[in-house]
Amino acid sequence: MPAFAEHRRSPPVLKQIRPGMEASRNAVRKLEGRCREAGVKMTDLRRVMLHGILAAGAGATAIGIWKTLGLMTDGHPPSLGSIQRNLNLLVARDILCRDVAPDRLWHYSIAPERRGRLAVTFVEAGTGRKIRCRMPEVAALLRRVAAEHGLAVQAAAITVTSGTGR
Amino acid sequence: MPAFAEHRRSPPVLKQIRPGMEASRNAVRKLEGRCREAGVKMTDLRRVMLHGILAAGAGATAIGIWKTLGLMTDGHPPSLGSIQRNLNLLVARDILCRDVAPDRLWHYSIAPERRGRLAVTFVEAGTGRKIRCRMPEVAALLRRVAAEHGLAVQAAAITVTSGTGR
DNA sequence: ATAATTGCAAATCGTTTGCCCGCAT
DNA sequence: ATGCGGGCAAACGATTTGCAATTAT
Repeated sequence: MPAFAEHRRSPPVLKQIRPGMEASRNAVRKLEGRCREAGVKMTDLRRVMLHGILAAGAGATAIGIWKTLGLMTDGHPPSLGSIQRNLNLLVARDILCRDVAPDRLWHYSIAPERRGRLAVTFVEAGTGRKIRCRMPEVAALLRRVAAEHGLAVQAAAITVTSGTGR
Repeated sequence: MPAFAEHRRSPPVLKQIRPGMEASRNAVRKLEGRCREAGVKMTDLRRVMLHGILAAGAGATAIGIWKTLGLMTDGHPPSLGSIQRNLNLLVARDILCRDVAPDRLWHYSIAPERRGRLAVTFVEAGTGRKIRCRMPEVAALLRRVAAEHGLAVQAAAITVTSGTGR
């Protein structure tokens, strides 16, 4: 048995981080929502990462976030590798954005929220009549599957026929 | 004796590179002048690097320049480490400029030439009378020593007294 | 049972640095 | 004799990736 047994996948400390947690609770909740919309399942690690990202501030580096989490978790931050992996995921899913500074490191920030609703339009086959609807569920799903292919939906036109479909 | 003896400091091949060398001869000459002005002694390696930098084109990476030199020297490019070192030198002396692209690599280009002559002004102590002169030698020296400290001279005012100085 | 997620450690890759040798001053 | 310039290889640091163990579905 190794000197430091007691290995768990997510040490309990990740479930309750202390300093300044209250301050960003709302922001984290909002980000959790965006994650869900983008098809990113929420896990203990990811939730704690969201806290760390907010606490570290806009433009923080991966290691900066990692160190911040080190403070917030009494010296038991998540693995740096896992952080990097999830940062990449969040960037791919448009939750975060990142760019290079003159120091040649990635700098992460919360991506500006997708502005404007997605216009989903029904186009009646034959007549060509257009029916625009507000369908947040459909929009979210389209965005998610598009994001999984690294794409961003701009608009959607669904061709339909009246009646029960043949 | 190692399998590949015949080591020299600068393989003779560096002294005569072939493809497209004519094209950039003038440009290289100009750059050599800027190097001299900046206090960068010209060496075989540096001269061949200037050819490579020009051949590789603006925005090339260090490794791109190195590979380009590999082609220009029949597979015997200068050491990559030396190239990096001299690129740093040329950047510090304002011959080259570099910035980071989204790929997080340095991209090198010829720095825009220092426009406008440096205004060196003599200010007569006591009277405050100003005498502006064109003194390219002084300007070059000032720029060089400033560059050695990572600075760029904008103007120079030399306080003087008339006569033989006391 | 199968797929997803994490920690850990090794691999990557451009860049930097230390050391030694050769040539010039 | 001194010192600068260059080759070479090791060091570095952020990021990526492979693997095995654990958890969720």
